[in-house]
Parts: sequence; structure tokens; C-alpha cells
Amino acid sequence: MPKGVSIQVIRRLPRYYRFLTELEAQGVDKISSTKLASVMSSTASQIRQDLNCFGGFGQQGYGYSVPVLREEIGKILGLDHIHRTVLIGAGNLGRAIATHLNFEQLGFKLTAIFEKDEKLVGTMLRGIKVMPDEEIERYARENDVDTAVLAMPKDAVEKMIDKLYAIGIRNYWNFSHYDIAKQYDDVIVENVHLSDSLMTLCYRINEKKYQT
Amino acid sequence: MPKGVSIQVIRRLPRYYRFLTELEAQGVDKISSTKLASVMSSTASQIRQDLNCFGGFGQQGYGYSVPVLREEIGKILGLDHIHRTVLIGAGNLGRAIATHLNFEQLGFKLTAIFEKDEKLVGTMLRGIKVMPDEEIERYARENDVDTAVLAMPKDAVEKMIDKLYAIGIRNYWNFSHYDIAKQYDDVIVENVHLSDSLMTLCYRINEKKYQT
DNA sequence: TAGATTGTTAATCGATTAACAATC
DNA sequence: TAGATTGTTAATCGATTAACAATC
Repeated sequence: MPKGVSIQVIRRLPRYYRFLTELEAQGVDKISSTKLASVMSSTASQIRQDLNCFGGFGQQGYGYSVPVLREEIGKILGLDHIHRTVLIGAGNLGRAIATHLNFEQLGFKLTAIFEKDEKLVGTMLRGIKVMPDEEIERYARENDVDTAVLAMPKDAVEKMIDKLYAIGIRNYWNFSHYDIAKQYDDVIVENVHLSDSLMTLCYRINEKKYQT
Repeated sequence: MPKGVSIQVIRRLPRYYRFLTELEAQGVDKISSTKLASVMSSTASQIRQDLNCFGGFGQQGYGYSVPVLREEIGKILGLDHIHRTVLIGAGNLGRAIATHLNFEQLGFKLTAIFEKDEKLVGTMLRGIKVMPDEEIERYARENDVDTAVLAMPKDAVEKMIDKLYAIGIRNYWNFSHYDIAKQYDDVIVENVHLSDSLMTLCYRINEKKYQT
């Protein structure tokens, strides 16, 4: 496990993994950095630099084996180490997250869903029964949970994090606008700010429109 | 409208906007770059550099007016120019997008939803009736739509884009893994790859675990 | 062997950070 | 005026790109 790989490189790894998965599905079994760059709208230099942060996966004069490279990147990402995960919030967003994503192929196993709203408690999602918030502590302790997905209103997150942190959950996939990192500094937080993405799109549309 | 502002700066603008909105709601009416940096876990230098890509919004010796700065960033983002938008796909993800986001505050107006699956056609979402895919062309032409949100399976996206492009829709908020930009080069595509985000989280968890 | 393509070093480019003069 | 803080220039740092020797 090499240390100090830049976040830019890390964020490109899933993209490599996706494209290699597709190439493998298409029956491509070897590829050069130049060709991969062309497929991915990247550069051969960047691909070789990125990969060589982790090791030499290619063969000079030949290129890279697609299945081997895909598997290696999967290992680098750690997709084979499954993290037991709970989802907090079974509203529209929570339900979409639960049903839309293949957690198990991405390094996680969604094992329980919690919700404050009584009307949603008891409903089923992907074969998982939605439980009331009060049961989180008991459940997480008994089931070795280390990761939480936060799909709940911002206002309630602060107290929820206190609870989850106390149980020992340190990894968060955060869809709320609450700034988790400011509260605790030994947690890992991956934020998904959908509205930021939409505002960025807005900027880019206007930028194009008024460029002359 | 300044030209050539780097994408890094642009992607920080929505975050500034969010924090300023919150500060304003809290009744804070002025702030220095140093204090804002502390709140946002950023640096004063970066904030001043970023803002000065667009103009001098502060006052020397005083700082920045929170409401003024918030409004200026809103204008820079173009949130006041509303783009008429359609959502393609009323599955779990599409429904979450439709119900979860305040499009109108983010520069967009969601006016119609289209879906291939007959079982979902006719259902209501946020007061919008889900229509069959076949009606997109007629609807978009009649209603001056310029943006599409893609929450549909990857396999169907290619043909859909051909259709939307032909109608004149050039802006895409893309939740699928289909690579729209490769097909047409005068489009604006903002991708949201949730699974990439989750894989990145996986990497970061493992990186922390094995660091010693 | 010759051709191809990697792994890796060096050069370039751009972004971030620091410094400070301008000025409110 | 003096203190504070911006706007902006300069310095540093890191990421990307280019080049090429190693080698399959």
C-alpha cells in the first residue's frame, strides 16, 4: 500500500476500473496506454504515471492485460474488503441510494436502514426492513458496522454523528450539507453534494452562452 | 463574465454560496477572508484569489458583506437564469432527484418527466405527471427545454442523446455511466458518478487502515 | 533482431500559498 | 490617523506532460 498518493490520482482509479470492466466485457484482453487514453479522453502519460504509483502492471512492448489491470485496480481500491454499512434516512434519496447502487461490488454491504419518520419504519427496501432510529446503537454494536450512509436532513446530522461516532463508526458517505469533518478529525468523509454539481452545471451553461 | 477561470475555482463557488447562505441565515452580515477560511476549512489566500477572478467584492480594512457576496456569487453562478429542464427516467434515482432537489434555487426548472416503463407512466412526481418517452420531442420543442437530467440505464442513453441533441438540448446532468461527451463535442455534461464516489471512499478507508 | 510500449526521469505548466502595497 | 484587511503580485509547490532509456 503506497503512501501519499494524491487525491487526484485516487479519484481517477474508479474511472479506470469502470472502463477496464467494460473493455473486459467487450472481450478486449490487452490494451496500450495510448489506446486506453484515447478511449477515456485522457493521456498515455497520465495513465502510466497513475498506475506506476502502485506498481508496474504492464509489459514493455506489449501493453497491459485488461483483466489483470482491472483486477489490480480493484485490489488497490480495496473492493474485496467488504465494509458493513448502514443507511440513515429512508426518504426519497435514501430509497434511491439503497436500490440503485450495487454496494457489494463497490466494497460495501448494506445491512440495515434506519429512519426517524414512523410512517416509513417497517417498510421494506431491497429486502431490508427499515428500523427506527433508536435501534441503531444496538444494531451497529452487534453487527460490526463501520460505515454509515447519511441521507437525512442537515439539521439532524450533528446529533446523529455524535451517536455513530460513539458506537465506533468512523466512515461516512455524506449526502447532507452538514460538515462532518469539522466535528471529528479522525473520520473519513466522502461528500456527495448534488446541488453543488447542479450549480456548477448552471455556471458552465451560462459561461458558454456569453462567450464570444 | 471573465473567461478561462479554472474548473477548480468554479467548483468551489457553490461551496462558497452554501456557506454564505448559512452565515446570512445566522445573521452574520460581514466576514473577513480569514474568518471565512476558518469556517470553510480553506485559506484566506485562496478565497481572495478565487473571488478576484470575478471582481473586488470586499472592502479593504473591513472584509466582505455576507449578503452582498452571497448575491454576487449567485449571479456569477447564473442562478437567476432559469433553464427549462426535463428528467429522463422515473425509477428510484429519478424520483429521488425530482423530489430531493430544489431545482428552482439552483438555476433550473424541472418541467417534465419522461419514462420508458409503462407502469410508471401516468404517476405523479412533485406535481408533474410522468409521460412516455415518445412525447419528449414534441414537448421539448413546444416548451423551450435546453437541459436534460439523465437518470436512466446506460444502455439506452446513446439513442436518447441522439434524440435530445436533434431537438437542440445541449446541457446534460448525467447520472449514467454513458460517456456523453465522446458523442458530441458542443455539449455541456456534468457527470454524477455515485459509484465512483463510493469506490473512492473504499480506497480511503483501506488506506487509513493499513497506514502505520 | 526490430518494433513497440512500458516505467521513470526531466521539463513544463498551472494552482496554491505567501507577501505586501493599496486603501478603507 | 492607525489598524485592519483587501486586491494583487511574486514565490512556491505539485500535478501534468514530454522525453527517452529499458526491455519485452
